[in-house]
Amino acid sequence: MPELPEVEVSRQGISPYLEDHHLVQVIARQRQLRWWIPDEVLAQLNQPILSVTRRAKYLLIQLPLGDIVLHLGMSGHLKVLPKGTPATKHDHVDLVLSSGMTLRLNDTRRFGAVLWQPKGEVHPLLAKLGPEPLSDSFNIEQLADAFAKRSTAVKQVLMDNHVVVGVGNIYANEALFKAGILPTKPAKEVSLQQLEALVPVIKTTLAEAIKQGGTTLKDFSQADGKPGYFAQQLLVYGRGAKPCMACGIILNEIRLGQRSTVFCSHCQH
DNA sequence: AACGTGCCCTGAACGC
DNA sequence: TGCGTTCAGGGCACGT
Repeated sequence: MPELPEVEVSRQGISPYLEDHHLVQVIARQRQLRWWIPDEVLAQLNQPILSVTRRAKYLLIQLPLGDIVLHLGMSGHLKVLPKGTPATKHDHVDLVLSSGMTLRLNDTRRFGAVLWQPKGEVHPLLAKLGPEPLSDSFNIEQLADAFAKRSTAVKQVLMDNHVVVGVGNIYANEALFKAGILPTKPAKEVSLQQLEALVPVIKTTLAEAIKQGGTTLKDFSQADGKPGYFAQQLLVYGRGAKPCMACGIILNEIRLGQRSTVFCSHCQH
C-alpha cells in the first residue's frame, strides 16, 4: 500500500537509473490496469528521460514530448533490473533503457495506472489535486478553509485529494491520533487549536517516513531493494481493540467511508 | 457544492 | 480439503 512517503522513496530510488538515460522501449504485458496510456503514444516514446518527479502519489517520468505518469495504486512497486530479466507474476510493464537496465512495474491488484501527459498540459486526473502536504501551500489557513463547509467526518475530508494530497488511510489515522482529534468529528467543527496541531503533525510524520525510507533504501537494482513498509511505529493503525499507547484504554475500531478507522476515545476529542 | 455508495483487483484470512 | 465469503484499500464515477 504505497502511501506518499513510499512513492517519494521510490522516486528517489529509481531516479538515478532513469535521469539522463534514454528510454528505448516499453513492454506491456498487461494493459488492464486502472488506466492505460494510448497505444499511439507508446510508439513515440523513444526519447531521453529528463527527470523523474512526483505529484501526489503520481510519479512523472519527464520526456521531451511529455510525461509518463505512473500510479502504484494499492499494490504496485517498481524495480530496476538488468534488461532481459525474466518476468514473474504481475510484472505488467517494463521501461527498457539504453543503459541496459529496465524499470519494471509489478502490481498484483492492478489498481495502478500508466498515463500520458503531453508537454505543457496537465492530465485531468492531476489538474484538480490539492496542495502537496510538505509544501507551504498546505497550511493552517488553507486547511481551515477546506474544512469550513464540510460536515463530513474530518478523517474523510483529510483523505480527500482536493483538500490535501498524499494522506492515505494509515497516515490519516496516525495524524489524527497524534493531533488528538476524533476522526468522526465533522471537519467544520475542528477547532483552530486542533488545526494548529494537525498541520505540523502531518508534515513531520510524512517527512520522517520519507527520511526513514530513504535510509532503508539501499539499492533499487536489487529485486529485494524495494522500500518495505518503513520501520515507523504505528500508534493506532492496525491496533483496534488493543490498548492505547498513550493512556492504556482499549482503542476503538470503526468503519468510516468503508475504511478502517482506529482511535482512542480518551485521547481524541 | 456536498455527500454517500459502488466499483476496480488479487490474495490472505476466516467460516462452515 | 475445499469451498464460499470477507476484507484490505486509492480514488474516480455516479446518483441524489
